[in-house]
Amino acid sequence: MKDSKARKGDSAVSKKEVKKASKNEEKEVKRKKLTSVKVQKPNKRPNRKERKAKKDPNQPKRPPTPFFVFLEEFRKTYKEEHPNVKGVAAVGKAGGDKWKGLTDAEKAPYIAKASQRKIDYDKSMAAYKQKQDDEEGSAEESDKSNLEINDEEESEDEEEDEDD
DNA sequence: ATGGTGATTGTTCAC
DNA sequence: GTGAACAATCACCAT
Repeated sequence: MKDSKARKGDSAVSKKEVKKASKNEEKEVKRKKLTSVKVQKPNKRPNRKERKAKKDPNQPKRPPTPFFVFLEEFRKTYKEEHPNVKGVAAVGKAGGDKWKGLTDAEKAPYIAKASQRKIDYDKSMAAYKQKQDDEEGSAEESDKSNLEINDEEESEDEEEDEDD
């Protein structure tokens, strides 16, 4: 049923909220366990829309979670078995279901990769922040051509040899 | 034409 | 410490 997306024009973002509302029921259970203390939220992170508004090409996106790493591979397989299935939701649900079926050992490789991804993210983030600082520091500096940050410093010594 | 949404879970950030 | 948003993906619909 695609009717669900009948009217998104109402308010784009609200759609997500509705979605989360559904999950809220499920999460509510575990949420209750965690908190008792309601954290005052002075101001949460800027709206994601606002983020896009900035559209900082330099800002590194968050590294994929192990689940996402697994999902990327799972998507390919899923699409091969279900080429007719169009829609991310189907793969998402299927992937999530299977993911829960995996054991830590099976998830291990995905987690390992995700961890490494985070390392790379840290580097990108450091460079990103540095650049941000640099721009501010040399804001008055017209000749920025002076120094360019090398976005590419690839260390090709990435070899994973897992020998149990 | 463009972008926003839908679904999954994990990670990350900020207060 | 906890809450909340965001990370990819792909086709489709509304503005």
